[in-house]
Amino acid sequence: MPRAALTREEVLDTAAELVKQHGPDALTMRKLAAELGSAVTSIYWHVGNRESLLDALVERTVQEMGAIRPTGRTPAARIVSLARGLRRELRARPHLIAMVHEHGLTERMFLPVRRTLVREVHAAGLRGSRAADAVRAVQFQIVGFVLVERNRERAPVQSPAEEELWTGATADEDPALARALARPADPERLFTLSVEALVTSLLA
Amino acid sequence: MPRAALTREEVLDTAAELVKQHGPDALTMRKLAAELGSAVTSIYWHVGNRESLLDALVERTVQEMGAIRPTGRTPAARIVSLARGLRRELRARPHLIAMVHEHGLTERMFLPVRRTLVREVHAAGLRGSRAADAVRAVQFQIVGFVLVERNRERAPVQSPAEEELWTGATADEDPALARALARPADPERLFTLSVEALVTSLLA
DNA sequence: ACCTGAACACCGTTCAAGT
DNA sequence: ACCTGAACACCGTTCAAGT
Repeated sequence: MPRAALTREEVLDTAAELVKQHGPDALTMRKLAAELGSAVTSIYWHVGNRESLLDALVERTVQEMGAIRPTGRTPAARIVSLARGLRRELRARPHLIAMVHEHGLTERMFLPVRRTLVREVHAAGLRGSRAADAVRAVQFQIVGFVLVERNRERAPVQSPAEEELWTGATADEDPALARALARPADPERLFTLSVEALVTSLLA
Repeated sequence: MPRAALTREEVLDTAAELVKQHGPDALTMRKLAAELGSAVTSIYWHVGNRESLLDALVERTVQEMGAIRPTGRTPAARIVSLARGLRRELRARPHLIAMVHEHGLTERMFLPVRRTLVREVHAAGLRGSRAADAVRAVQFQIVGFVLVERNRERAPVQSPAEEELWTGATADEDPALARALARPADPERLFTLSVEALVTSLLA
């Protein structure tokens, strides 16, 4: 006996839940069907195939990442606050963001951010190609940082080489540096510091 | 009749070739066996299973990315040249670098670079935690940029939203900016400009 | 020590058949 | 219009058997 009619939304919701909890590899058509209580083949009616199902999930994520508003009084402060807000949102959806990245849509996801950046560098008095460079540099900086940071978190235990590195000449010469690099980085602090440094140069 | 003895190196070389040409998804145990002219199961004798075969390829790539030497007279110039050399090397092995990234070993691959950066920020007169911050900020900047850049290149045709963005108020107010952002970015130029801006701030 | 084919448990997808 | 099970061509891996 057929089950009550499935909807495309129901399929996408359940698929998104599987991806959020266990990553995209855990999304098999058979597991999804089991979760939905339907035959595997019913899914095909609603979403085509596995690839376009993933496409749809990615598209939904891109849409969701729209509305982050900067705060602060100076353009520099507003750019930094935008960057920090963005980083927070991205980090709340790691698997889905990774999928957006793998689908090559990171840039499109950042269109609203770019629009805001244009407004702020303009307010800071930059014009023309100088303004365009600043917008692009900040955008690359933000996206790049989050990608690297995610990678660090997924990394397995660091190899011994990490500590070895600071036992040589550097440690004798500058023990404070050696200690600082031996400690794990504080990503939030490093992120803010990096964006501030870049923005200071670019808006100068 | 059994074929002449396979070696682990031969398996790794052939696997690396398949990955370089068609990406990691094209590396199936059956295709690899066909390429080697052996039975599928012979591969397991030499490399364990598919996962540890991929691990071995990643490890090889990490080792290969060791020796990039900076040039230039000032620390800032040397850091920029290091960054540019690194970017070039990374871009020569896109699939393998993506695999290193996915295995969470990007950071480990960058240990030699970090060592060089320490030397240069030191030469610039930075000490202690200030030096550590500078090293980390530059490293994140370089790695992040290359990851974002790769993503851009893989991206499918941009959605119409890209052009729409610059037809509004901004275009009227600052046509030079609108034109600059409508043109495709020059990544090499943007990269150099970004690293220079960051380094200028950090070493100031 | 190393190579082999058969077999197993998975996977995405297609298809003909239901209602 | 939508759901279904059977079947197909793949996949990684295990195993018992060769030499």
